[in-house]
Amino acid sequence: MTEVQGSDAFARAAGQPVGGKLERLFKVLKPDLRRAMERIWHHETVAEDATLVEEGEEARKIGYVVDGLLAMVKELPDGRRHIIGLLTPGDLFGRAFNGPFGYRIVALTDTDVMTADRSKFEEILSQSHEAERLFLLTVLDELDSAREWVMVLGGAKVVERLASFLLILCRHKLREDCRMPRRGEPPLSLHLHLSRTTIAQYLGATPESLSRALHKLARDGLIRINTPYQIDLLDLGGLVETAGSALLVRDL
Amino acid sequence: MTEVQGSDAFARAAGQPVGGKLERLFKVLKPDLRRAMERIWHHETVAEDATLVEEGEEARKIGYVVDGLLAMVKELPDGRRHIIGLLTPGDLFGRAFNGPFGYRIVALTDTDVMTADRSKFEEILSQSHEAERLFLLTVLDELDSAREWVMVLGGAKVVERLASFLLILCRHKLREDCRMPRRGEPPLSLHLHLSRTTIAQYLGATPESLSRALHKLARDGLIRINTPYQIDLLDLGGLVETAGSALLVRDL
DNA sequence: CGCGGCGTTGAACACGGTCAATTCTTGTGG
DNA sequence: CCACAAGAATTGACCGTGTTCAACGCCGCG
Repeated sequence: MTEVQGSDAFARAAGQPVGGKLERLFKVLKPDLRRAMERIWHHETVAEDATLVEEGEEARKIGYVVDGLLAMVKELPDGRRHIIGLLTPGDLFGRAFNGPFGYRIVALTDTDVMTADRSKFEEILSQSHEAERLFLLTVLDELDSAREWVMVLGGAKVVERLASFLLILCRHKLREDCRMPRRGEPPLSLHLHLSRTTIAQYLGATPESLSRALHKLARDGLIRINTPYQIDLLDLGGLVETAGSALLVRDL
Repeated sequence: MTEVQGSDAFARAAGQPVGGKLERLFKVLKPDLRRAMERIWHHETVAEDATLVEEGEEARKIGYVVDGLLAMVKELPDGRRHIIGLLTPGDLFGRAFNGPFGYRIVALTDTDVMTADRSKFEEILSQSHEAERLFLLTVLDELDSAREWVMVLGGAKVVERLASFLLILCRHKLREDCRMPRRGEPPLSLHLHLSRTTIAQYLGATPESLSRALHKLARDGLIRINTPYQIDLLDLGGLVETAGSALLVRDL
């Protein structure tokens, strides 16, 4: 992991459109605490496939995803691999106030993260009720996402899971773009940064069945597969329908 | 819902071995806040199958399960039903600081709950950083459970899910009993309060395959089915093995 | 005593997993 | 820029697991 220290590194990274949770966390801090908070964050670059945290490890750092994609991974004794959650730009991780990791964290792509010493981070939150409240809210969101995913995985059929997955990605994308897709516009296009195998591990399926599901959606005209990593969503309504509303409604 | 007001009702219910999260929450409050907190809790009795909260509803109350069992349920448009989580004695629910419910909450058995006005509850936590910290910790636990369940559901095979489910129940029971099973003792015996159909909905399977899985475990000598609701766990090691370590370790 | 739920069991079939072969993509070196 | 090799994705055949639909047994209740 390449490491860059200092608050200017932070300023650079935080200047991203990401901003999100971390920046909001800063904003509610009183000036002196805020300075302390800014000082503890370091910028790091993580190469694809690197492991950030090992399973069972006691958390020493808090992390914030600036750009890229991380996964919480659990290895099964029989060698299978399971992705129990994704960490996308704007997400915090690191089990603040909590016990050791029950899973490994690996980088699915080259990733920029900000990290901070965990105990210092906790220390600061302990001095600002308001900041800790904000942190609590992020945990509540994570909880909702996890429950949503329980929903999706419980639902069975791979095509359904896949449809849900695509819609969730789409939801992220829409949120980034800060606008609805204009109609008539070249249909909503997704760029997957993940291999089929990885997606399959996330969906609790094999690459083969994932591929079949993907091409089934294509046959049915719901999506178009331009390249394995470039997919157009042609019919959101249809996707929602095949997802079987496994999604806990919330935003579009 | 039968309702009983007043702090003596609470005292009665809180006298239970449950105590747990709520009592701890009380303990960290300064006397005046603590009195305020005690005053807002009411005892209620909920009949089996009753709905406590409708999906999409804005939360008005915070709840605490004293005795019985609740489930977070999501109905699919095609009529299927999905249980995304259970609430057991000692659990808090009610989306404090959060948006509307994305699921329904129903009573799987007759249940005793304590409830409090949500805004008052939040108000009090807002005045006690320490109490809110405690609340944060409960949310973090919930998050771990949800992730654990993602793990289990992603893992496929119904027998595996079932084994995991039994072990989780067993974990609860051991925690209540506050002791390890003495060896030689009549093997660890579980009383299920749930119908096969309900369990199946939780495991993301049908009653039929659940039944088959159950009897397969029995054939293999891992459990004994005394009555449909009374099951002995004969071989914990074997169960752990067939669960395939889908469980994020933590305690036994 | 008969009805109605629920759990269990059986048979047929669909879906997803496995193994193996084939085609695409992509990155590298000529 | 093209050829080639390695790794991915896809496709096909086959099989195990789970679902579906239907029937049966058990039990509690009217």
